[in-house]
Amino acid sequence: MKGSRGIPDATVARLPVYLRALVGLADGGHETVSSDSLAGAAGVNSAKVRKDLSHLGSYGTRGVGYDVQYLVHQISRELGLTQDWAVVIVGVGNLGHALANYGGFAERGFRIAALLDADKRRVGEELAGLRVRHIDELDAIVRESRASIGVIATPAYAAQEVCDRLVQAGVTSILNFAPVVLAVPPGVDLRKVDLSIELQILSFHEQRKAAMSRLRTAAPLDREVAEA
Amino acid sequence: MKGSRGIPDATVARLPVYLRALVGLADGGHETVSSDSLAGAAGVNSAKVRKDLSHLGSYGTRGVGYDVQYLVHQISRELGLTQDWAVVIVGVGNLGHALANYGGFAERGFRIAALLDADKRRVGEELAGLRVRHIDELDAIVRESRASIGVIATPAYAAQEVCDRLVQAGVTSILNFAPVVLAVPPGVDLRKVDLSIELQILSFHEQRKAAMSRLRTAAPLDREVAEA
DNA sequence: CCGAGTTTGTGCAGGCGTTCACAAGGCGTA
DNA sequence: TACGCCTTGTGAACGCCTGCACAAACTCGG
Repeated sequence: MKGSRGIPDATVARLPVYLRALVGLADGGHETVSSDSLAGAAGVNSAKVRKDLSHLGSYGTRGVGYDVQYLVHQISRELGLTQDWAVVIVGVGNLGHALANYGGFAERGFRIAALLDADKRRVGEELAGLRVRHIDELDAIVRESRASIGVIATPAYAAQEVCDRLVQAGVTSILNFAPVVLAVPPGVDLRKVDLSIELQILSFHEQRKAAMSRLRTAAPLDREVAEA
Repeated sequence: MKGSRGIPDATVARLPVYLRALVGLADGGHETVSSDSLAGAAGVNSAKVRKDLSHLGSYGTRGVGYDVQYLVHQISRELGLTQDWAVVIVGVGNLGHALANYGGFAERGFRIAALLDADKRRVGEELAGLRVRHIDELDAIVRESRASIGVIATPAYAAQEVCDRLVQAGVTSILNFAPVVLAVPPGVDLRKVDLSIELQILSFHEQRKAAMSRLRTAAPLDREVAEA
């Protein structure tokens, strides 16, 4: 589960957040940044920032802080953002449209190689400067574009088959938006984004808060009854 | 960080996955399910399932398994899905459209109370059976609908202000899709979904795999050179 | 050059989560 | 009732992550 030089997963997950904050600082003309202020911008504490960055090597200067530009470079390199990644998006429904038009892709070296759909009525549609192609062209597209990342934005029932075909075509990293648990062979990385699950987690905490405030308002009432 | 009866966060995050699997099993006519087969459907191991479910109480029967219907009921209750939650969605761009049309919302008791946008050209637009309203109506809408969950689907630059206004209006749980770190006061739950971060994490692992396969193909070459 | 102030890098302890392994308990059959 | 089989529930060990606290190291002003 560890990275190439043993970078913990938890750190890898935070590096993009630091990177975004650092790019903002660089645009703002900052030359250096302390772990404390970077922590503020990233919403974590400074000890975590220092420990995370220490995994990349010792790029800071005691008494001064970190060189913003240099840190941007190092984190980008570590995350593999200095090279372009070709991404294929399968499923051009509402979510597929949103993803295709999302500017954050190209911004960090992710190039959309193709938009695919199984519905022939959608094939040929123009979207984000690309023509939607049929899922049967997947093999050829992945081979030509050397795409190694696939995004699944299909309905749940189609996701596992699409996943299998992506793997078959040679994709080794998959980002799944469909609300199903997918199975992939060893060596293929799979991450999922599930709106429904996020809402249910919020619901849990919301209920907990509601129960607590009910307790707080009910408790004095109980006491009054007890005193009566 | 613990739940009402001390349910660990990691368990809460898995309960929706179990729930989805259980609903599928119930539809398939299964009366009971073992921790092992539920684990298979949820993509985890059986020890985790048993420990997670044990936090809800002892609803299983040794030698038999868990009653599917009963477990669905208990998990739903624990997650607060037995009541309706009103949700306001701010930002009706590409992502807002996708969210508004996403069926997974209503499916689990999440009712979209309103769609809001700051752009007056978008106000009045009909979307998923709702009329888009202006962000200035937020206070009134939250008060009327008793919405406690807000979804931010705006551009990054607008997200913090929208967040503040949501909190001000009385929303206590926020799901953020904008690629920024938001600050919320204590007592407000905040979760984020960030496509760009997910891709960068995949990129990291992809690079690691690429580096390893380069090593494997390069190593014999080095040996040849060394032997020459 | 020296001392005060600042900030990094890290050893260490504590907490949370995962997994193993097995005792406890329930069911079916004879 | 007794026995064998199956599955849950959980104690305990391990590992990862977090956060504290402080020594090390650098800058700046005099």
